[in-house]
Amino acid sequence: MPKIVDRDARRDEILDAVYRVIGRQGVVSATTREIAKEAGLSNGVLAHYFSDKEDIMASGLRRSHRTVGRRMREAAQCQVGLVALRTVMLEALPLDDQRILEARIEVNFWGQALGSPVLVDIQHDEFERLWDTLYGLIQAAAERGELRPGADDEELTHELVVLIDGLSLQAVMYPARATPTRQVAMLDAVLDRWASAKGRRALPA
Amino acid sequence: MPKIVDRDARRDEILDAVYRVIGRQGVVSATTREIAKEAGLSNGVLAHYFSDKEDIMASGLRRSHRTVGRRMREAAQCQVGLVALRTVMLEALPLDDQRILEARIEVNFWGQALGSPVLVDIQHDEFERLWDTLYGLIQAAAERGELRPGADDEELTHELVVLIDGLSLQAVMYPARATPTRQVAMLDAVLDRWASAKGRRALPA
Amino acid sequence: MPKIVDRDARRDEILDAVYRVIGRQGVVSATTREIAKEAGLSNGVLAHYFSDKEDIMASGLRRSHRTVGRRMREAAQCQVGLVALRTVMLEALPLDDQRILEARIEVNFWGQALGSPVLVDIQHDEFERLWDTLYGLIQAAAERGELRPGADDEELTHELVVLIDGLSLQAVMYPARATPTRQVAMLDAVLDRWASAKGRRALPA
Amino acid sequence: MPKIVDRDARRDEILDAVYRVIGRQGVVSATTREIAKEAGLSNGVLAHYFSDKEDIMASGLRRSHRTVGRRMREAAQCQVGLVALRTVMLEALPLDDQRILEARIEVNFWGQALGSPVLVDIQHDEFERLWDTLYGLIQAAAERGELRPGADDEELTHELVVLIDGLSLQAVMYPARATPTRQVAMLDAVLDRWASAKGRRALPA
DNA sequence: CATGAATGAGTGTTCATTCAT
DNA sequence: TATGAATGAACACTCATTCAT
Repeated sequence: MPKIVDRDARRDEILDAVYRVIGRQGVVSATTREIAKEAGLSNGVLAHYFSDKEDIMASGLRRSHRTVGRRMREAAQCQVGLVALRTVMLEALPLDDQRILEARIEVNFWGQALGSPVLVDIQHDEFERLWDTLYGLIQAAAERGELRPGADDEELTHELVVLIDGLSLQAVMYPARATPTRQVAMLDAVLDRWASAKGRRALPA
Repeated sequence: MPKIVDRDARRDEILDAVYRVIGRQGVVSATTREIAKEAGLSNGVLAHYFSDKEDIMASGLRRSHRTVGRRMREAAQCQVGLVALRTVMLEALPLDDQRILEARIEVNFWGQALGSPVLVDIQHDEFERLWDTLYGLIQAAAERGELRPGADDEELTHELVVLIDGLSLQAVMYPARATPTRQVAMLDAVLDRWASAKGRRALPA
Repeated sequence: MPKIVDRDARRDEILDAVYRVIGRQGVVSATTREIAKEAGLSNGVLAHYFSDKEDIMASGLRRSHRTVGRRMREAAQCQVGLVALRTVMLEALPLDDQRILEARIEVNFWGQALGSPVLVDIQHDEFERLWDTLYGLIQAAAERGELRPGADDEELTHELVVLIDGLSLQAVMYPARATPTRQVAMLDAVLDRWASAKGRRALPA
Repeated sequence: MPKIVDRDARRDEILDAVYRVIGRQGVVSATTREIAKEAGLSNGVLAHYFSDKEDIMASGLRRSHRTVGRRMREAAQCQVGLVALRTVMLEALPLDDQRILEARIEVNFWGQALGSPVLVDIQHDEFERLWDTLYGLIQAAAERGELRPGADDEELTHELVVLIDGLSLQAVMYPARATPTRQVAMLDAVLDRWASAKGRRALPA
């Protein structure tokens, strides 16, 4: 009579431990033993849920992306146009401790990805998804006439992506500088620059 | 008479090897053996020029910063105001292969720094220097009346810093997207937004 | 169910290997690899049972002391006075192969201790314990009137300690000279010199 | 025209450095680099004066023995009998800082010798010489009628040797316990036990 | 002779991984 | 499934030694 274990739940517990360790000590210190200890599990149990360490890391990165992606979608559910875009962006920026932790994870993975084809693929996939999400919202806003004529959807998308990455790093490395107020101001400056008169009226003052 | 060796030159050779290894395979693969092999030296030589690996890495990071800093200063030597600021920013952005490599180094170190007090200190120092450089140029531009009234020097500085970091990551991770054209366009958009009429006349169309 | 391993037993096995290696080749050759090989284990196992090499060495030294100390106490259990003291000393002297090996270990550690605060502390602790044991037995003998009047307990203790150390070295370095017969003769000479008439009657002819 | 260098003088300088390093930090820290640095010389010079490290150590040990031996012979030059023996012994015991340092060197070498046939041979040679010196003095004293009838020359010699080794270790490891007073008292106790009435009159009260 | 740069084997240690229980 | 003992390659680092200058 096999013990019933919810594999996905257990995997999530382990990935939670991965986040805690990385958030606290950095990827360099995220050894399998440290992860297992943090999860309150034995050494060997990781092998039951992940094929190897790269799998753990890749799963962690993927789940982190999924979490952020879901939150972004949920946040904008009942909103449209530039307002929806702004709401989504507010979810993507490191505005509170939880999201600063997520940004820490992300920054830690950047360096890892530069040495691992698997991780870089995941990063690319995620980037595509983020890009598509933002691009879709921008197109929708454009169709609603909230963007100024001649606005380049791709360029705006790229500006937002750069803003997320740049602010993520700043928030992680120099938390004192990247205050929420300043982050929102920067976001609004970008949006304002691209918005039509109608779009500006939709956005908060 | 002993064999004459220029210690600083040899240190630089080793650091060059560090850059090549990190640029090619990522920090994770930048072991002391790999670095020595890349430099065409034996294992033990590193000990003659660096106290330990942390010293190698810290020296590499510092030299990378120095290189970029020197290039920025030299580039803007005979220029003033917003034009000087723009020139400096063009040196800081990953617009060609050399600077994309530098950005790779930088991104690789970000993750390392999150687990190493020494590296994080170096990063902070460098950030201060970059900040001061940009801030000084912005103030100079403001005094020349090239910034629009009410411009917040600090906020502009921060926007530029975020732009550099965000574009560095993009250029490293998704080189196809962060084209030089687009990068320059984003820079000019930021400058344009803060420039006064006089400032706009000074900047290139 | 995990493989059941008696950690203390395994630690002891490893320390046995340490003794064999040191006894055969000296501390200098007692590398972690050599110890592991001698124990029939792989390189990495040592990390399961000891925090580092200093821990291995310190544990080895401590266990050696414990073994000798226990044997000394057990040997004198049903004896009193100078007879008990003599019995205890006979356990401390390198009179057979087992105890010559122990002396080898000890001599090897002397030099190590001169360069290691941890080991020197252990040596000091052990010395205190040995001193106290002997001193206690001497006082007891004195109370029984087995020491000649005016005997200095401290001085006698010191003489016995010096005898143990001096004979340990001799037995290790020049085994042919420090024969058991001669060792016992030297011990008895010391005891005889301090014994009262009553004490002499108690001691073996 | 080759530079004139007194090879022996230079060798002695290096060996002095060896003593200082060992005396200060123990054999374990006596690396060739450390020795060269201590001697104020460059790395490579050692190769001109010694064939390898074992040669350095062996030479150091030999010279240490020679020094002590010469001092012992000189001290007893105009003396005879038990008095001469006592004088010689006083030179062999660690009664002042200089000789405690020599004892440190000696103790450090003991452990090394247990792993090195070369060193152990040197130790044996030295032991023979010390033995012969003491044995000769004892025989001379016996011939002068200063030893009690039935005294065993060999046994007395051995007792003195054990005393030297035991006290050397004590003085090095627990300097507070092995005071000069106590050392001399122990020596005199041994001599007194073996002396005839005539011998006792010759010795100092 | 003297220098000190260079070598490379060897050290202690860490760690992802495997596997008997 | 779960355990944790065991493995062995890889790591950073040390050091006696060699050798061109």
